[in-house]
Amino acid sequence: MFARRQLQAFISVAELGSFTRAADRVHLSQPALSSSIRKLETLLGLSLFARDTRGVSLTPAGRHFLEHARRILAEMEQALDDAHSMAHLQRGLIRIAALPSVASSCLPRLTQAFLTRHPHVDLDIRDGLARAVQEWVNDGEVDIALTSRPEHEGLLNFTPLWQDELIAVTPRANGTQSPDWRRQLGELPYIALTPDTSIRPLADRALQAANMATSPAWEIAQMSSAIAMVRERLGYTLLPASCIEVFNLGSEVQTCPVPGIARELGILLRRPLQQSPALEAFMTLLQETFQPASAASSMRSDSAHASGVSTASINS
Amino acid sequence: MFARRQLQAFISVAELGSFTRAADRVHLSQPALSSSIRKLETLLGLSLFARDTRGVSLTPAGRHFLEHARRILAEMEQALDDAHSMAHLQRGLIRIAALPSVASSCLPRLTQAFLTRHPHVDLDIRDGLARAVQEWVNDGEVDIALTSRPEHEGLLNFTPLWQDELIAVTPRANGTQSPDWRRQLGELPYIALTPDTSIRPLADRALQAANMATSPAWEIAQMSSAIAMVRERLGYTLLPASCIEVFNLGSEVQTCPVPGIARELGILLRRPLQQSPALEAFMTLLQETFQPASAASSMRSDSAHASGVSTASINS
DNA sequence: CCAATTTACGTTCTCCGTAATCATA
DNA sequence: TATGATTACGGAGAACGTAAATTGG
Repeated sequence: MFARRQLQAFISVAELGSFTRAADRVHLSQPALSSSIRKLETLLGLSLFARDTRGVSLTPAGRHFLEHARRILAEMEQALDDAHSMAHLQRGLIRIAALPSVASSCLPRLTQAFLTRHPHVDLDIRDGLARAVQEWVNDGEVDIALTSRPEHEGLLNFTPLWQDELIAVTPRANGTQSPDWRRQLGELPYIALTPDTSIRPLADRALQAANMATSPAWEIAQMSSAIAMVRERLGYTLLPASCIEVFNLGSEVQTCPVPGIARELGILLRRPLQQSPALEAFMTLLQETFQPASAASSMRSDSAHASGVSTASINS
Repeated sequence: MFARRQLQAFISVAELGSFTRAADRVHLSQPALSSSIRKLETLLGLSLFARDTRGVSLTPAGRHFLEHARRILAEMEQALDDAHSMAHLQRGLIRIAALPSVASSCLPRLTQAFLTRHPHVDLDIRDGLARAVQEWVNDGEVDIALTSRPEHEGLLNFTPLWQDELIAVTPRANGTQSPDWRRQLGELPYIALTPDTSIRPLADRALQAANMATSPAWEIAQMSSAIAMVRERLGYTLLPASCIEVFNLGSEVQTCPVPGIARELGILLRRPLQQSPALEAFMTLLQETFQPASAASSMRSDSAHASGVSTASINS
C-alpha cells in the first residue's frame, strides 16, 4: 500500500480534476486509475473525491491527504535520486587511511586518477602509523586502508597488492661501494624507527637474518628525522624503498637495497564488507593499477544484480 | 514500489541487523523478506546491506537511505492516522451558513445535538441574508447552508426540510381580535424587510394574494428593528413564524398567522457534493431531526464502500 | 446522444510461503 | 554441524487493460 504510482495517480487526479486526463498523464487506463483511487479511499476509510459526471473535485479530507501525499512522494523521489546519484558515482564518500609511506608515495597518484574518473566523489584521506591505521579500520572510522599486513586479522581482511623493499641508508663512503649492503654499514650505529611503525619489525628481522646487532642506538618516529641523522653520519637506518623518491636524501647519503626482506602492502578492510559504489570503484582502480594483466588471481569481482548492483570482493 | 511493508521490512532489518529476526518482527517468512530487500536494492541500484553469514550491516548508502525510509514511513503513518481520525469523526470541520432566522431559531439546537454526538468535530457557523448565504455556498466558502430555496439552482442543490409560516405582527388592538389577519391590519403602513432578505418576496406575494398594498412605508434590514417599530405603532410587518420565540415581542404587539404562504427552508449544497464524514454525520442529524419517521422520501443515504466509506447524498 | 466514470472479467505480474541449497564459523 | 542467508518453485492475490454498463446533462 501507498505505492509510488498510486500516490502519483492521486495527485494527478487532484491536480487535473479528471480521471481521464490523469490516467493519460500517469500512463494508466482510466478504469485502472479509478480502481487505484478506490483502493486508496478504502485504505483511508473515506472519500477523497466528490464524483460528478462533469469531472471530480477533492473533498476536505482529500485536500488534507493531498498535502501528505505530496510530502511522501517528494521524499520518495529524493530517496531515489540520492540512491541513483550514489550508484552512478555522482556523489559518495570514501574514507581512506594509509601509512605515511603510502600516503606520500603512490596514494596521491591514485587519488588523482580516481578524482579524474569520479570528480563528484569525496575522498577523506588520513595518514598514520600502522597501529593507528589498523584501529581506524577496526572501529569503522575509515572504509578502507592502504597499509601493511596486520599481525592478527580477526575481523579484518588484508589483500596484498605490492611489496616495498627495504633499503639501507648510510653515510656516503669515501672508497668504492660494496655490492653487499652489510659491508656498507661497517660498525655504524643503528638508527631505528619506533616500534609502532610497520618498518621496525621488518628491519629487525632483516638485521637478524644478516647476523647483525638489532639493538638501536636511536629510536626515531619520523623517517625524515632518521635520514637527517644519517646525513650527519650518526649511523645508518633501514627504510622502505619508496621513500627514496619522497625525501631529498642529499649527496652525503647513499642507499643500498636489502634483498630478501620486503614489506607486504595492500588493502585492509573490515568484515562484513560495506560495499558502496564509490568504494567499489576505488577498489577497481587499485586492481587495475597493481594487477593490470591478471584479473582473476587473488582479486575477484562478480556481479550480483542484473541492474548494475555489483558486489566486488577482494579476498586473499 | 516503495510500499509501506517494504519500508518497514527494510527499517527492521537495519535496526535488528538480521534478516531472520526482522522477518519475525514484520510477520514475513525470511525468504520473502530477503526478496523484498533485494527488490529495494534493485530499484535503488545499489546494495543497502553488507551481507555476512553472521548477520548483516548497513552500507553507507543503506545508512543514508534509512533516514529517507524513516521519514517516508512516518509521513505515511501520519496520513493514515489523520484519515482514520476524520473517518471516525475524531476530527473534522464543517463550515455552515444559515439565514439569521435559522441561526437564531433551530440551528443552535442542532449544533448542540451534533457536538454532543461528535465533540471532536469543529463547526464554523456564519449567518447572513439569503443572497450572501447563496454566494458563500456557490464560492465554496461554506460546505452547507440552511436557507431558503434559491431562485436559480444552477450548480446548487436545494433540499427542502421544513416550512416557515408567515405571521403578521401588528400593534395590539383595543377591541376584540379578528380571526382574519387582514382585518387586523386596517390601514396601517407596511413595514417591509429589505429586498435582499428571503422574507420580502414572500411577504409581498402574501399581500398581493390578499389584494393589499405592497408598497412599503418603511424598508428595514433587521427583524428586531421592524418589531420595535410595530411596538411604536408605526405600522405592521410580516415575519417568519420562527421569530416569535426569538424576539421578545412585548405586550404592545400581537401576532396572527398568515395562512397559505410559507417559506421553504432546507439544505443548500454545491455540486459536486464534497462529502466529508463530518458533513455526512451532520446531514444524518438533519434527516433525523426533520424526517424522524420516513427515511426514504427525498433524502437518500446509501453506503458506497464496504469498509465504512459511505456517500450519503441528498437530492430533491 | 455524449462525455465521463464505474463495473465486469480475463490476463499478467507480484508477493509470499515451503522446501531445498549454499556459505561460513 | 549448526546458523543464517539465498535460490527454486508454486499458489494466492493484486494490478492492469478491454469491453460493457451506468450516470447525468
